Amino acid sequence: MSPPANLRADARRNRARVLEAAEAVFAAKGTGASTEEVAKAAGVGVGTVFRHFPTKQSLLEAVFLEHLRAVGDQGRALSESRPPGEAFYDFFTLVVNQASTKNALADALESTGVDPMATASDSAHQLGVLFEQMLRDGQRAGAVRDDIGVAEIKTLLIGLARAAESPVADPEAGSGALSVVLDGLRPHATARAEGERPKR
Amino acid sequence: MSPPANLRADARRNRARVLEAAEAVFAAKGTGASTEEVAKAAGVGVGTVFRHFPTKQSLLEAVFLEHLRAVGDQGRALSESRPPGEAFYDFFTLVVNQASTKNALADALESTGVDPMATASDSAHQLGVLFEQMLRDGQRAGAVRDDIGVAEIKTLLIGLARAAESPVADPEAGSGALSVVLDGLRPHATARAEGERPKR
DNA sequence: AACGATACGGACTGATGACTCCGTTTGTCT
DNA sequence: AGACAAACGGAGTCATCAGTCCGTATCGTT
Repeated sequence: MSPPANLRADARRNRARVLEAAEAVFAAKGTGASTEEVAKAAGVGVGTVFRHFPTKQSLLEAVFLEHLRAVGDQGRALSESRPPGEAFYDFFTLVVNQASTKNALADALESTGVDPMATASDSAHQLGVLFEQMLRDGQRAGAVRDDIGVAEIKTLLIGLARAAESPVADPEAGSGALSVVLDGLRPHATARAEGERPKR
Repeated sequence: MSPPANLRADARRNRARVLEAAEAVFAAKGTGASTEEVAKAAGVGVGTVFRHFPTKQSLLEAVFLEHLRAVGDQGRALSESRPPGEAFYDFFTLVVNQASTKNALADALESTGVDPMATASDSAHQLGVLFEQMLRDGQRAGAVRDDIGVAEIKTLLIGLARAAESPVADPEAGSGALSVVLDGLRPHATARAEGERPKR
């Protein structure tokens, strides 16, 4: 999408370098890292970075999209190679384990007043659809409880991903937390049926 | 702790105002909000803000501590007034619903290279202890599964809180996600017992 | 090889925001 | 009331960072 065609060889090379460097730098130092740092890491001048991504925001977006695309690919692969229940749970796990960076990016975008999901509509939407499908399949196969939808799944994913990236949380606890959630997603855990559900 | 005694009346008043304003402003506009905005909201000059909190960081810390204190108080109240299981689940719910701001603060602190929990050691530790106690009581009462500890609880809390604050997540989905987690915490959900636990 | 077009680097600009400084005000004590 | 210390306000300083500009280097084409 963004990568405009007909670029000169060096331009294309530099664009790729910048993207890669940006991903690394943002992952390491947070999205607050300066454009100059990215430029240095990519071995180019700031001018070049801004030519390819006229705004810091657009750079963040590009990195974000890249992530979404990669995650989507992995999901599709999973759903083709495994039975529905497993595919769903594995994908869920995988997304959690990878998503920390993505969340930071989404935050950064959002704080500049852009809706990251709107910006990323194509990939994000595709990802949503993919999730919906895997969820439905999992539910039809009786591996996932029926009373939840994609929205809840997304919320849980975001939450776990954020928790994982949080310096406050014990990294050891991540897998325990994940398994609590996975258990909560299984159908027989319908304990919450009658009235005693916490008020909220 | 921070509030040094022997302050002149106006000083004490202003300090309180600033703290209150800071809480509001940071909650509304994020921790990136400028000190000047806080000052304006408090109806004082920047100088005053900086006199009381010599650093933006220290202001963030103060607000953070305030939150921890408040949450702790509520938890203690709950654990005195209700049976262990309910107290635990209600406290959990309550913390999730309140914690969004706190997480943003923790992030902000952490990004300036401070360990928020170390900074807040006293209150944070107390809160940890409180949680541990409520969890143990809940487990002893058979209301919470045995194979998890405070670390996992904390991780889940952070996650849900962050998910709640995320603009990407559907706000409607928050309670659904919460109930998934609560179900996952209940003892009979021990489906994960044998080998099939997701690889991590 | 030589020439136009495309892309590059990085000094420069403008804006923003944390923090300082000091002349003025306000509280407190006698 | 008078006087002194304790606070106050907010203009000013300094650093940082996004984004521009243009002389220079590189690409691709004939």
